[in-house]
Amino acid sequence: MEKTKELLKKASIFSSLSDAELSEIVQNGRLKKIAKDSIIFRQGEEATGVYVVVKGRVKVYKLGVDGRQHILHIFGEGETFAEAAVFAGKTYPAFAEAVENSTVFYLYKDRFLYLIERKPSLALKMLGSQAKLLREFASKLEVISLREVSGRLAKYLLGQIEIASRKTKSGLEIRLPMNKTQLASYLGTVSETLSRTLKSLKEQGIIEEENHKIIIKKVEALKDLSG
Amino acid sequence: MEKTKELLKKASIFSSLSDAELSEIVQNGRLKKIAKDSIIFRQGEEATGVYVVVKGRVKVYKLGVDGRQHILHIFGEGETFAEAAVFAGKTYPAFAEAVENSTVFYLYKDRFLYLIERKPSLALKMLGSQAKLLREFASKLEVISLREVSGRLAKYLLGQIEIASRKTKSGLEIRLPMNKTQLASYLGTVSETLSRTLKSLKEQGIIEEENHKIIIKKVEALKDLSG
DNA sequence: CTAACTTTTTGATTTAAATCAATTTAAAAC
DNA sequence: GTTTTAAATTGATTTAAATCAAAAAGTTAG
Repeated sequence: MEKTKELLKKASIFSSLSDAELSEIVQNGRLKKIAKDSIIFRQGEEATGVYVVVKGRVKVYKLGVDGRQHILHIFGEGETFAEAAVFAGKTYPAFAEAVENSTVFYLYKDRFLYLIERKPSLALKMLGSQAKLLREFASKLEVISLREVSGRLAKYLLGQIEIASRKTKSGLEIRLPMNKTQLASYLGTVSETLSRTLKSLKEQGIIEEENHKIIIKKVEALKDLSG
Repeated sequence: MEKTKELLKKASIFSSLSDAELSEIVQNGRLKKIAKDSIIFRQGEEATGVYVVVKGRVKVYKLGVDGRQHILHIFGEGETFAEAAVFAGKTYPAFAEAVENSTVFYLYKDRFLYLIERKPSLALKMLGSQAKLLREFASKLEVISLREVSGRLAKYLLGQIEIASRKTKSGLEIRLPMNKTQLASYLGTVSETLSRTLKSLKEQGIIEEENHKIIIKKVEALKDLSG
């Protein structure tokens, strides 16, 4: 219980809650450990509650008829997911799967709605995080509507620079949050094409690759490609 | 004043408000008439408030470097837009432009936030509408990540059947909410290709076209195309 | 350490769609 | 009703990327 509270307090959505309120939340949901690659919920299942990522990362995706995954978003620690399902629909509109061994907190729908009604700051936080997600979707739409894969990749990398890059002496370093097959799918292409596109960028000296990191050498060149 | 209140009451987000609350809102914003094709705000401008469409339709889009528009959404009467900007950022992340002669209600940011904090039902309504938008974005992502234009078009039409179709003796009738150049852009293609794709569907007897309406003759065939 | 499996890369070919160019049709302005 | 402007269609060509096939590199398991 106390441990759970500690974990939840780290989640941005709950950060403004008092100790008593946190206790209330803990009592109305439960912690679930999810093994890597396990499915948390399936598209079409009844949406019975919302989730908060306490540890690890969770991938939310839709499944195409050909079996391909369209990754909508990868949620990290402290982020909430599936609220939209609880508000807008009766069923989850996508799949959720743990990318790595993860822990999530599951909060029952009714209880969640009740809390939001009573705690305006929670609602505001939530509106803020949904707005953020909306922006990300919009930016992903932008990425994907570029016709050339090199442009999409460039735009993606530029986006990653904002979110998660490290400056080193050799350049801006990005650790890809997914493997290349997944990234290809995210960019609306296939792994073969992504592989060739990366190769071409490397040959032009725009990027370098090392371990699972990409080092940006020429940010300007990426900007040119992305527009 | 009274007239404005009448108009606002129709907007789903305000429908649960009392007369006094509506008055408060009316006092804290103002009605703006927007001529067709006029720009309401520009990408990068400071986000000073939210908008509610009272009459007409408003297109929200991003501008590519090549001048092409990526339409994110077209908002109709009663819908709110730009809340995300107010929550998540300092500036509007896109352009807003009236598709037809429209009237919008503009609500100042601070006032809007204050109202939400005080009125939980407003927050819930808003969360619901954001969730809906999120779903639409997700579905648009699905549409656009199909590789073939025929598939994207099919998926789009199937989606429109859900939202806005009329059954007639000749089939399911859809009135396109935008012109074909815009639709092409929405589907991530160009007007020439859309034109050819529509022609091909017509030749296969899957759809017919009349005025600005599309009549679906074979729903099953569309489903095949979309997956 | 070797085997089995998965992911990534490279090559050759095919294909859908973008582009370029021009015409037809429709809508708006005069 | 005629002119002007914009939208939609059609044709010919080019191009980027998907597909098919196989090898190489990297991971995991026994």
